[in-house]
This record gives sequence, C-alpha cells and structure tokens, in this order.
Amino acid sequence: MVAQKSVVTPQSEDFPRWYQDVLNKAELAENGPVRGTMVIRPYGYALWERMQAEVDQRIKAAGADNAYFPLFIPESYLHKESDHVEGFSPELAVVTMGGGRELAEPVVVRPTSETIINAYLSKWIQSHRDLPMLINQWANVVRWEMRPRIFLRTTEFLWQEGHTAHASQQSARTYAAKILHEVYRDFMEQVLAIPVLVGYKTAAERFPGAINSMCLEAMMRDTKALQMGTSHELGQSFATMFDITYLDAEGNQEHVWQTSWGVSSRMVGGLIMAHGDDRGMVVPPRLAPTQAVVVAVRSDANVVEACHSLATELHAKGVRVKVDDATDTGFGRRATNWELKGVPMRVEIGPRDLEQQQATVVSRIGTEKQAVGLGDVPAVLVRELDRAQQAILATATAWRDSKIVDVNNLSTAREAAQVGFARIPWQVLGTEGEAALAKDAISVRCLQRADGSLPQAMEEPDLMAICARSY
RNA sequence: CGGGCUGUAGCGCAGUUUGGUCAGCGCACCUGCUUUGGGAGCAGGGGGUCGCCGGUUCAAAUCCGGCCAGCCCGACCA
Repeated sequence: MVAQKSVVTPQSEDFPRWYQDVLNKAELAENGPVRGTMVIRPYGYALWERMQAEVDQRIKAAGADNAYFPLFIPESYLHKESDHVEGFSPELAVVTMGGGRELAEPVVVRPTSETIINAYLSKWIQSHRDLPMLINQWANVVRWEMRPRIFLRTTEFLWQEGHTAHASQQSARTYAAKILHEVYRDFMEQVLAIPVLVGYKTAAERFPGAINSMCLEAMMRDTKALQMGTSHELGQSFATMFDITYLDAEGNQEHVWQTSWGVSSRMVGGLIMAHGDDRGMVVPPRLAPTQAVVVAVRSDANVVEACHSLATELHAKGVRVKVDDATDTGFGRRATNWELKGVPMRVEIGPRDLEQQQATVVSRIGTEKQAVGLGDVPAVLVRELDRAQQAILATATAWRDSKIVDVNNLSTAREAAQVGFARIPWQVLGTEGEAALAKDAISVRCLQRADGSLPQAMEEPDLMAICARSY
C-alpha cells in the first residue's frame, strides 16, 4: 500500500486551517458575499437536513408542534423586555427603508423570536386548559457578529427555536430539562456521537431575559469548548411584558411560566471539529446522509453492474447508499474524496473482487480492508455501521474525559483550561474567579453536580464549574 | 470594535526590498492518447483590468495616500 499524502493541513500543525481545508475539500460551505454570511453547499446542507430530521422527530415526541413566525419584528417588541433588548441590541440588523420610503417604525430582522412568538401566545392562551402550549419553529435568524466563522458563528444561521408556556414554574423547569436531555443530549450522543456536558450557565453567561440557562457543552479536537445547544427557563418576565395570562381552575388570572430552547447549524461545525482527523471529516453512521458508497474500482461493465445491484440490495436493507462509478477519475482520488466527506463505509468492487465473488469493505475509522462475499455484504455493512457508531462515541468520550482535569485553585484552573477542561468547585472559583479567568479568554462553560448531572438549582452546594476556552 | 498578518487565475503561492521581457509557478479545469486495486503519466490548451480609488513617473503588481475585504489573536455571542 502506498503511503497516503496529507490532503488537508494536519490538525496538529494549524487547527483553524485544518477546519478551513475540510470545509473546502469536503465541499461543505464557503463565505457569502456579505461579511459573516455563508453559502451551505449540498453536502453541508445534507448534513443539516439529517440533523433537522432527527431533532424534529424528538421535538415532536416531546409534544411540541411546529409553526412559523415572521422574519421581521417591530422594533418596539424588542424593547419590552429590558435584559433581552440590552443583550441583543448590539447585534441587531435593522431595516429602516421599505418600498423606497422610510418606515414609520423600523423593523428588526429576528435575532431570536421570543418577542414575536410571545405576542401571539398572549392571544392564544386564555385558560389553564390551553397549557402547556408547546411551539417550535425552524427558521433563520440574524445576529450581526463581530467575528464570524463558518457554521460556528455566522451573521445569518439556521436553527430551531422552541417556545413554551406553562401553568407553573415547576412545569416549565421540568420541560426545559426534558428538552435538554431527551431531545438534545439524546440526539448529540446517540446520533452525532458527540459526548456533551450538561449544566447551568452562570449569571454572566445566561441568555438575555432568562432566569436560568441550561446548556450542552462539547469538546472539539483542539480542546476548545463548543456550546452545542441551550434550554432556558424564562420565568415570567416575557409573560408580564407581553401580558400572557390565563384563568386557573379557581378563576384567578395568572401569568404563565415560559421556556425557550434551540440548536443551530453550529452543530455542523461541532460535528466537523469533534470527530474530524487528518483525512477529513468523520461522520457517524446514524447521521450520515450517505452511510456507504459502493465504488467501482475500474471501468468494466460487469463491475459497474455488480456495484449497482449491490447498492439496490443495500438500499432495500435501509442503508443510505451511493454508487461511485465515475471510473474516468482514478481510484485513489475517489477514495480520498469519500474519506474527506467522512462517509462511514466504502465498498470497493473491482475485477479481482468479482472473480472471487467478493467485495472489499473499508471503514472510515479504520485502515484495514476486509474481503467479504458479495452475498454477505449487506449483513456485514449493517453490523459495521453499528459498530462504527459506537466506536466513534467511545473514542470521543475517552478522549474528552482524558482532557478533563480536576483542579482546586485559580492558577491550576488557568493552566488546565489551556489544554482541556478544568473542573473546579464553584464555591472555590466564584464570580471573582470567573472574572479573573475571563482575562485569559477562559469561561465557565457550565455548572454541574460532581456526578455530571444537571443541578436543580444554582444554590445547590458542591456544584462543579467546567472551565475552558471556547468558540 | 482593538492588535497582528494578508489581498496576484477556482484554490495555494512566488514576484514588491532595488519601478522597466514579471503576468509567473503548483494544484484544479479543457482536449487527445496511455491509464484506473490509494490523490496517474505524457502532449497540447483555456483562464488573471495583480482587492478598489486616487497620486508620483516616460513607465506601477512593485513607490505614496485613502478605502475595502479576508485570516489569526482578543472583547460579544447559538
């Protein structure tokens, strides 16, 4: 076997450059003409569509229904919640002209939709029988970012945002945690194969307008943290400002308790940086738009026919499969391109294979090739796909865990956070320590219990702070 | 928005110090032939107002001024 030339900048040499190389060579996305915008190419969008499908299914299972609210929001709506407007004002895109004339009231392009959705929830909610009201929308939002990075932080990005109203604080809190665990964590670990730490955001990191922000934090291959998703308890502030009230069973007028929660196209960046290696992307099989590619090694009618017939068989078994019979491109180049895209399994068929009535099966996460009888390929592939899914999660988890260091003072925390996650008792760190670490670009990613579980309240004793550099 | 670096073909770059056969290289692309089991070879070919505007000069990718954009490091954030 010929030594493989490096096709992207090695991670160890220059991680940001590696990321750019993968975006380009795997044909995922590129910059749009307006600063901070991105063009998502078909393969990148296929990854997002798979994410949408899996997340949407879980959201519906959690009882929320999809709806759609407008892109434009009256500027006055934003001003109804003071923390909210303060948090988002610096990054708003505001439209002042329309139809060639100055608008009487400027409209903002939504940076998030709490305000407009709550304006309507207040019309729709009258009785305790209307609660809980569970709404989700898939949309694009715009935040004028100072330092954009494709997928991780773009001026316009794609996401889902859930907005719910409940009769009690407990119901809202329970639901926000349910979304965190049953929708987000389950999706990220079981589908994306990315292990996440869950916890509360500190007051400094909280969503503008929330009384409690819960989050999921993943570690990228450069040991920086990426916030993969959030679920917020909004308390009653939006309910008060937008007058969302209901009559309870005793006939009392009450304000609802609310939540909001979201995951975005940022997850595509997280996927790239959580699993990728020096050969490109590694896409876990349950997510992969293409789980297996059947490659015709040489231009030969029998070979090409065997590839298509095997693909048909695999498709019938529920494998998302493609045939690569573009034999006017050399085999090596095609193999490399599929690896760059992170397609989990490759099945190679050439004349030599055909003579033996076999195919050569290669996993993206391994290097060895195995010869498999043609008839056994579907069963082997199904087994290997499952194995790869488990292996990718296990590898990512073991690696991340090896980069989490327990520390007990500020200076060791600072040191540990340069090369991983520093875990330090919150009562040792405190808000002063948090501010001190911020000077070195280290933030408290989340507060969690010592066993890694989600706290019930900020005031719980013995919470641990996870500190890291982040995207 | 601060600090640093960089804008030359789709991508990556050389050339700028010392103005003048510098419009160049590698990859990619097109055609033909030979190839195809890990980024193929040979031959031929297409593509760039050198980021933009202005200035200096007989002459500007090169010098001067301004602007714009991108990347990296920070502050802000999904």
